[in-house]
Amino acid sequence: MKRRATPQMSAVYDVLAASRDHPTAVQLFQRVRRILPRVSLGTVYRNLDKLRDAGRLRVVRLEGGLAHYDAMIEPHDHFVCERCGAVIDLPGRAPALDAGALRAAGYDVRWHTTALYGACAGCADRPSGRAGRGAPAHGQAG
Amino acid sequence: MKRRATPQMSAVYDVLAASRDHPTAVQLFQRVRRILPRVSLGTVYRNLDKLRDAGRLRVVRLEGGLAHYDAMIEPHDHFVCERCGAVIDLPGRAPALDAGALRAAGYDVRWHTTALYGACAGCADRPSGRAGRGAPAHGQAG
DNA sequence: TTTTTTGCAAACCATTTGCAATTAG
DNA sequence: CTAATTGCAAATGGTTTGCAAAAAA
Repeated sequence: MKRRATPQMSAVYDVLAASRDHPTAVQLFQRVRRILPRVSLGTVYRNLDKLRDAGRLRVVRLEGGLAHYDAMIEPHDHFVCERCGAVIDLPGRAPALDAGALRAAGYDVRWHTTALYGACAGCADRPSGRAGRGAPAHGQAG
Repeated sequence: MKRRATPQMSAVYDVLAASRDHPTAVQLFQRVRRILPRVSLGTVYRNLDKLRDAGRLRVVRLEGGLAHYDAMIEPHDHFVCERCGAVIDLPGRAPALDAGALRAAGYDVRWHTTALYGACAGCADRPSGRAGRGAPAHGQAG
């Protein structure tokens, strides 16, 4: 099963790499269509899977359940604004404190994910009502 | 909109509270049916939503996208075994290191989630092949 | 009686998949 | 050529919702 380079795959990757907002598959599909008007959503999904398998992108699961895609593959955490829905890459990364204890207990810890939730700087400023376009938000004790 | 106590809601909560494995809604539905054979999946989902809104349970989103439910509401992290699919509550919790810097930058950080992935003690022992029943697993650079 | 909740079934929506037609190698 | 990939459409699978009947308050 040899892998082929196709314009669809390049477009999916290029569009994602140019995106700063961690788009969902459907959002990516809409953007890729501006370049390749005939791509199908299925092709976008298939290429996202291949790019993931090839380690060229990360799939990020956030509250809400939709898969978001991120071309930044170096380990890093995310901040999600519960008012405007923005997903922001954080520079550093939180170490998983329990990893040491778990390893001592025989666990094989391979990787971990951390996501912070709240209001981004722009939204935190504004009064309190709903901000611009974005995702709704249930609070939750993390 | 006053909230009513119903046997369905109690059953959903009791079954969840007695579960150590962070069941999905469908798994919970199957277990609740052993007590109330006529409950519907819709009722289970509606009661899970109400219990979440009432702060009596947490919804945990893990790789794979399914919603898992947890009656342990105190903040804590999770370990997910990529071989057998087990989801384990961790005693402590990793602090989100970036929270301080973000607050200084005007962000309002409300909560965060951390999940560790790898092989649990039981599975890490075994050779390498697939373990018991469980979820498959894509590796990913956290 | 009044209002919420249930059970059922249909609707939704993100994601996956089957297949014949294309296309890269 | 010929095997991988595409576009399209249909199928999945988890979750949500409309509605009339049932049941708390």
